[in-house]
Amino acid sequence: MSEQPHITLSRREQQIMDIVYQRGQATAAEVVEHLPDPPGYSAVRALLRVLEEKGHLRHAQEGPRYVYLPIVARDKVKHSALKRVLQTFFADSTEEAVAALLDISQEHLSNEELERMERLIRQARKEGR
Amino acid sequence: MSEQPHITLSRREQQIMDIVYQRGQATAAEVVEHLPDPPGYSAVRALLRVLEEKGHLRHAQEGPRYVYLPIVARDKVKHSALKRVLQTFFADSTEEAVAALLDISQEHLSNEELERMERLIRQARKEGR
DNA sequence: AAGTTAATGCTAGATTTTTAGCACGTGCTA
DNA sequence: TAGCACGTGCTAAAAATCTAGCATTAACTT
Repeated sequence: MSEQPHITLSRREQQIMDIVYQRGQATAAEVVEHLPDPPGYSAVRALLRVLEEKGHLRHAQEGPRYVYLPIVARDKVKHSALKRVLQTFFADSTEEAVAALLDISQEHLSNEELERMERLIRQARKEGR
Repeated sequence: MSEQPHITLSRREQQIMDIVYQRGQATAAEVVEHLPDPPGYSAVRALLRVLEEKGHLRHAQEGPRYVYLPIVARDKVKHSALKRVLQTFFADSTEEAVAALLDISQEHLSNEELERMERLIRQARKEGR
C-alpha cells in the first residue's frame, strides 16, 4: 500500500498547493511571495516539508535551491476540482456552470475561442446520440 | 465596519460549508452524516457554532432543531469558486474548462441542455463584437 | 581566501482547530 | 408522572497547524 496523498489539507497547505499548481512549480521564495498574508520564510519551508512528507509535493534541486513540484499532475486533478465546484455550487448543472464561465471570462474571450467552444459542444451533441 | 465572512476556513469548516452549500441548508445531524471521516456529533455542533460566530452561517429553528443556512447565498459565491479553479487548474483557459466540464458530465447531458449551451455561446459571441 | 548572501535542516513554542463530555431542556410514551 | 430520546449550550483538553529562530552548508564577490 503506497503512501497516497491525503485529500484533507489545512488552509495554508491548500493555499500553497494552489500556488504550485497554478505555476506548475515553485521555490520557497516564490511561494512566500504569492501567499496571501505571507508568513515568514521559515514557516513556509516547514509547510513545504510537511506537504512533501504527506506525499503532495516533491522537490528537485535547481542550482542552489529546491523547486517544488506536485506529485499528481495538474491534468489529473483538474477534473475532480471542477467536479467539486460543479456539485457544490452549481447543483450539478453543467449549463449553469458554463454560463458562469462565460460570465467570468467575458472580456478576454476572443471570437476564435468562442467558436472553438461552440464546436466542442456541437461535437458532444453528435457523440451523445 | 460590519463583520464580514473570513475567506480562510479551516479544513473541517470548509467541508461543512461545502455540505451546506450543496444542500442549501443542513441540520447538525445531516452534516455529520455527510462529512467524510465524521467526528462526533458534539464536535460538529461546536464547528457549526464557530462558523456562525465567524459570520458564515446562521441558523433557523425548525421544530425542535436548528437548520443552518449560509449567510452569503450560493449564487453570490459560485463565481469566485469557479474563478479559483479556472485560475489554478486551467491556467485561465475558459476553453479547456468547458472541455473538462463536458467531459465530466458527458453522460447526463441531454440534447436540449447541449443546445441551450450552444445558444449561450453564440450569444456571447454576438455581444462580444 | 575570506566575507556575504541565500539557501536548507531541525526543533520548539504559540496558536488554532478539532474533539469529547457533561449539564440541561423539551416532547413523547408507557 | 417518570423515563427515554433527541435536541441544545458550554467547557476543557487533545491534536494539528503555524510560526520563528538557530545552526549549517553552498555559491558568489571582492
